[in-house]
Amino acid sequence: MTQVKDNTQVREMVRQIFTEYLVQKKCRKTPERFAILDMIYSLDGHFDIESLYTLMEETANFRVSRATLYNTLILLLDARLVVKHSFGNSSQYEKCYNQETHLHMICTQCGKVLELHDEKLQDDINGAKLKRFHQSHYSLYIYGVCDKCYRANKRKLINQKYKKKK
Amino acid sequence: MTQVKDNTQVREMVRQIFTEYLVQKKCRKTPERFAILDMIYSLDGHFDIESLYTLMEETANFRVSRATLYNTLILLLDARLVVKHSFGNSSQYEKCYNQETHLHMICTQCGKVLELHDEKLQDDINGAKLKRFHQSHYSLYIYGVCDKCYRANKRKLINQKYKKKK
DNA sequence: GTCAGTGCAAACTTTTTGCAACTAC
DNA sequence: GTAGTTGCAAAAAGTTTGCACTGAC
Repeated sequence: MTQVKDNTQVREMVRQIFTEYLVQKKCRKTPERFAILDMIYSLDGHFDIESLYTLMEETANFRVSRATLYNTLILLLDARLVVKHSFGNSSQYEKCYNQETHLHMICTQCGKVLELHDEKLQDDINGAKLKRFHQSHYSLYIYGVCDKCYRANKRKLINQKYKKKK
Repeated sequence: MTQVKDNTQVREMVRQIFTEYLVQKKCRKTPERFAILDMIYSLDGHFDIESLYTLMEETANFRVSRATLYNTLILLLDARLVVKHSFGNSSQYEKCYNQETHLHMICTQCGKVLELHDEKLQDDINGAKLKRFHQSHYSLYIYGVCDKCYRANKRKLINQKYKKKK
């Protein structure tokens, strides 16, 4: 069982990776960039620009413009510290250092995103033979209905029948 | 080897499915809806609203508004005749009746989407044990660099070295 | 005849861009 | 000091919505 590292350690680690990345790309190590990275790595699941914007201001007490968020995310994506998903309307992002959660279950009714942990499946995907392609990472989205909605649907159906009988 | 059915047959089939769907949902069977369905099923890969809009006008000679395209796609998604992806900026759609191509390779450099055919991998994903979730369909996106970009990068690197030497 | 569906344009949302001010180096 | 970054606001791109008109039933 792979135990998740202490979060402080992970944050320290990714800060270092990002620093190296910025040096290598000859970009400046601005406080904004590190504050954003830190915020992202203190979050647990997915987030979009808008919620990151609000969180930065309210939780981290660090005001950044949306433009800077977009700019920084481009760097973080390129540095492989964040992955981007595009489920609903707005793009969703997610930290990805030391994370193996690339398997998602998405409820088509309530939009909830659940994470799936399945080592075998991960190995199967990583082991796929790709022709003329140089794999870096992947995302699997399994669509369907979550248990909660499934049960709600059942109830609804029963109620409808009941109504008709009346 | 599963041979793809004659396209005319498939188009006939999906038209029928869509008709049944519309009847069941008490929606009208407008010419626009069927023209759009037909166009989509005569296409080969992915498409976005804008290219569908142009194609409808230029190829099918059938003028529809963007609003109708969006409306119809909502129905087609619900009828399970089309799936929606969200790679780049705009949403991409794809026919999905009788198709097993839910495995995509996306080049992070040129944005090209390649389809992957791997029956074993498909079985692995379909066979995944999901807790508290009722699977309907899935999409796998493998990110990386396509052969063309890979080779272009190599060339670029060599050229840079050459320049420095000068 | 009626009302769902359509086209159009305006509104809205998300993302990108241009530019002046700022600051990491 | 200077060039890369930032914030702001305007623009662009993609999608949704309101409304009058049309046509499927």
